[in-house]
Amino acid sequence: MQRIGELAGACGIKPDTLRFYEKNGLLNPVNRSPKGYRLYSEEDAQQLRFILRAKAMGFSLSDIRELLNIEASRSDWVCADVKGMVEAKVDELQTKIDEMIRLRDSLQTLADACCGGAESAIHCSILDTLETK
Amino acid sequence: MQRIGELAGACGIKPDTLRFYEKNGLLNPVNRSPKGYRLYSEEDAQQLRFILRAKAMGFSLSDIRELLNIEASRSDWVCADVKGMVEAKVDELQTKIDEMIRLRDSLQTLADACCGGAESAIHCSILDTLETK
DNA sequence: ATAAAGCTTGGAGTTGTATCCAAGGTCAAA
DNA sequence: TTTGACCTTGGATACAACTCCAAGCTTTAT
Repeated sequence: MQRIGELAGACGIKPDTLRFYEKNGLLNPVNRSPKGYRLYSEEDAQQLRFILRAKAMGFSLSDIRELLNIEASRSDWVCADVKGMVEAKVDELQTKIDEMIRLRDSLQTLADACCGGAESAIHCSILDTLETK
Repeated sequence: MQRIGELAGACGIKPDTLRFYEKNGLLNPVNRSPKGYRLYSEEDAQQLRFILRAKAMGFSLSDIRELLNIEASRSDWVCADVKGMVEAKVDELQTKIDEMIRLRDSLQTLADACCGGAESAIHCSILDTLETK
């Protein structure tokens, strides 16, 4: 059993974050010491690592809550459920990526058209473009 | 001179947004009617369009404040200043894009490894991966 | 003349993901 | 034994960019 600071330190997060996850139903440490200190079991630590891995993959905390639900009773679900979630997230990411590429390209075009020199910005093509498209 | 609702409507935003921009120093309508209604001149409308265009290009409101400062006294700046801002934003976007592509690819790999069928998720490779990497 | 639509202000609420703070209890080391 | 590190709780704060609300005034349409 580890105390909150130990587990947090071991996982590179802060105790506050762990309490935050608890408040939001992501990770409920099973035990408390006689004086009320949270005590995390190896299973709790395992679950935290699950959360952090999912987060690193781009899942939101509410996605993760859902994944944990599935994980908690795998037999109630089928592979298609899980794969569906992952693919939905891929699509979501793809949409954002496309949008950001669009923005990046617009900006790059803008930058390319600008001399970028020490000339006064009075005739700056970037500002002109923003002013009147 | 247009009233707030007219200008907002014409630009596809809400009056509240215009007041928000004003409170945040992005757009101060020059005039008020005798009864205190905001009145926007064509220049104000022009500036709003500048703001909205910059926003559509991915600039944050604080970026836009900076661009407006430059725009307001172009002669105090050189092209390099402006181009620098745009290129910094391109880099910022690129960093985010790279990160999101990394996430997308990880998730795609995860999805590809899953049968995605009607089988119980008991042996789901996605959950297994998140559980123990 | 009256009702609906529009305007004003100050301030609160939203979303997501934490992070920080204060007041107080506990524990280990020097 | 005292100091300092750690723990508890509830609640405040942060960020971005709005969005909404209430109470009250003005303008417009019928």
